[in-house]
Amino acid sequence: MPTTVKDIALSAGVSRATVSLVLRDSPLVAKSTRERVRLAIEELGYVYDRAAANLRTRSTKTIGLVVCEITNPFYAEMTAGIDDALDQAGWVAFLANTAESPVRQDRFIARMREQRVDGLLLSPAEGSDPELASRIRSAGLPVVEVLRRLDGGPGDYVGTDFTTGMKLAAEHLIKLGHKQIAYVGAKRQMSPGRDRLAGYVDALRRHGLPVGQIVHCRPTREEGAQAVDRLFEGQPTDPTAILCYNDVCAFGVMLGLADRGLVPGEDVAVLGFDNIAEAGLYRPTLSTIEIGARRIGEEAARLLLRRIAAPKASFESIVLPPRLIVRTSCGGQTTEGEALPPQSAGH
Amino acid sequence: MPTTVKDIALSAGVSRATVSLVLRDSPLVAKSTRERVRLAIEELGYVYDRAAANLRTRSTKTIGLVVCEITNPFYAEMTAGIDDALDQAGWVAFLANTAESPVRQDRFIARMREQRVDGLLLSPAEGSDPELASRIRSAGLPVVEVLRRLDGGPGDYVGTDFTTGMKLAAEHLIKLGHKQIAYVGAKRQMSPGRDRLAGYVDALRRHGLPVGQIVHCRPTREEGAQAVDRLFEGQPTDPTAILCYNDVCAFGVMLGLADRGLVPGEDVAVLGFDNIAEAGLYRPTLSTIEIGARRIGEEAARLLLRRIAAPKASFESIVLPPRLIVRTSCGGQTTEGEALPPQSAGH
DNA sequence: CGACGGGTTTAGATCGATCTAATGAGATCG
DNA sequence: CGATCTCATTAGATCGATCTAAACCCGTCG
Repeated sequence: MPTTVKDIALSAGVSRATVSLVLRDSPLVAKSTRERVRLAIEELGYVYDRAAANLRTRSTKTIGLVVCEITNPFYAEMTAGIDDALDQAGWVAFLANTAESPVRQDRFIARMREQRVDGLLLSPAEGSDPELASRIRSAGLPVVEVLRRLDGGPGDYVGTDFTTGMKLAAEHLIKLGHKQIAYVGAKRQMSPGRDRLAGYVDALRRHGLPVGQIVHCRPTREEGAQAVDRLFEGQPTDPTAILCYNDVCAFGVMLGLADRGLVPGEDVAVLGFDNIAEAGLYRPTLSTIEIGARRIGEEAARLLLRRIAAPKASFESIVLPPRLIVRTSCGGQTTEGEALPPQSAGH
Repeated sequence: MPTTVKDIALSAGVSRATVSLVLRDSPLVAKSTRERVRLAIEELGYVYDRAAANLRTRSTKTIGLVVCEITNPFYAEMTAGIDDALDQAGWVAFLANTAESPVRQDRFIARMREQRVDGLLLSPAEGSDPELASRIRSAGLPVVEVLRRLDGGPGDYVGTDFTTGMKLAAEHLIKLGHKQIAYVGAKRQMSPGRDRLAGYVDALRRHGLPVGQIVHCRPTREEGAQAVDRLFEGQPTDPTAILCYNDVCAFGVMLGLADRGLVPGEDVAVLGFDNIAEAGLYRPTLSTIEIGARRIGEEAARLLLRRIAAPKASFESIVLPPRLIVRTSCGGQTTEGEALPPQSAGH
């Protein structure tokens, strides 16, 4: 029923092969025939069948995007960056939202391999098999790990330097005179958690301060708020500043503080991580570490396309530098005349 | 290089046809051969090539998801719902983020047709050709419009009743005694804007109140804040309550009010729309209209799969009921002991 | 004993493109 | 004029699955 190269060939009075050459802008075709074929294509409303073509060429111009939580504004922004970069190159992505479930993740990856994606962008779910990425790679499918890095051997990676980011954060608080600095956030399970904790501990040590209380929680508002209770109950000294795993967590912490009658930015300093759009919106505005979600997404997509084009080139690790953004949640003066982000949100 | 049915057939000592039958769990195959084939599949690490199969069957088990702004938390949540429903059915989605650009949108849709998706979920970009959806449908590709409905003829649709939602909102304010109720938000360009405005106007009329000031702005924080200036400058009477197009817009309005020294929930009532996760987090907590983003996504995905299975069945319109959620941004008492949402946000 | 029948299996065509290797048509040249 | 060389075009095989229609096996029955 749908028109195919055969129909075009018939209508233009040429062979299928010639039509195929025209479709791919081959210089072999004479100008006059090219135009005749183009006309027929137009007239018959032909739609190129990439799936059929891929059967021969072994390339689908398609990648799989496996993300651990799309409803996290940080990952949504990253996804938009990926989508943008792929669009520019003429590629499309399958989306899979694992919601931190390794089982879902395995299922999704299997499905994408069936669809013969040319590569995978992977922000692995918590509890993923460390060998996951390298296993896929050795099966011949390029993988770029994004943000989270599995320790199952070398591979392409795009992310940020979480350790340095957290150091920047800690040092900002130290400069403001804080001596009791607590940490609230995820465990060492995934690489971003590990690296951040390392940065926190390292900065305190380096400045001769004792490592403060560390309260582990999943980075949600709810658990962030609960963490405050654990922080302020039955402890000899209360923290004067709280470093948070990410902004969402920091919002929870600020809520928890408010519920105890403590004013974030006055009674206790709070510092986030990620600089999601909401950070400048909340009151007090949240000081945080900017890591450039959109940019990370773009770089990751581009790296994957490079890897697909050159499968045997040596691995790349792109680590974008984090940046401290001072607002009002740590007291002191704001160093930045913060404009509201122009992010759209209509429907 | 990769193993195919041919290899399996060879290894199991049967024909390709038999292998194919086993792959599709056909009852025609004898138990003993089935097991022999399964074993060979396992041993050779075979990966089914859906693209090749689809060439014959004309079905890719793939849909296109065209969304107008993935970084809007509302759409991110909807996307998660879609992903979930598709996963349960064993389908995958291509993601396209149009960022409200009809040009990008056209490009994406063309690409998805090349990939031979079996259907399309479409939240059309602002400024889309009204005939877009019906044109795609008449080309034989099922489309379910989500949230936004183009007026280019009948078709499948999943969304909410924006008019009723906005009526609920207006009536809540009226019940609280407000007489000067302004409206801040998007124009009548897309159906959700049109319907909301209709609900607002209708509710006021019905209660014998004059229609208040209407300030149009794009639903961003920035423009929401600016709208407040237009609302309170050079007007004979100031509004005592503000109905907002959506929550993001309401956040902007509350910021704008704060900047004028007005306290939302005390001096001026503010009401949002969508009930995104941040609504319960902001202070004051935002009263709003819940429309169930995730649920809408799930229903839309399921409807599309039904439509693909039965292309000639008559169109369905699934309109989920909106629900008023009273928090503190309109003053008065909260009717709901609001727990923090358990949304995860780690990385 | 041959026809019949249900239960399995298979050869070969097919889907819509691409690729290879060969062919055809002119132009150029010794 | 025939050989050679471009430049343009094409027949037919091919990718990895499915589908059709036929064949096969084996027990049963008239």
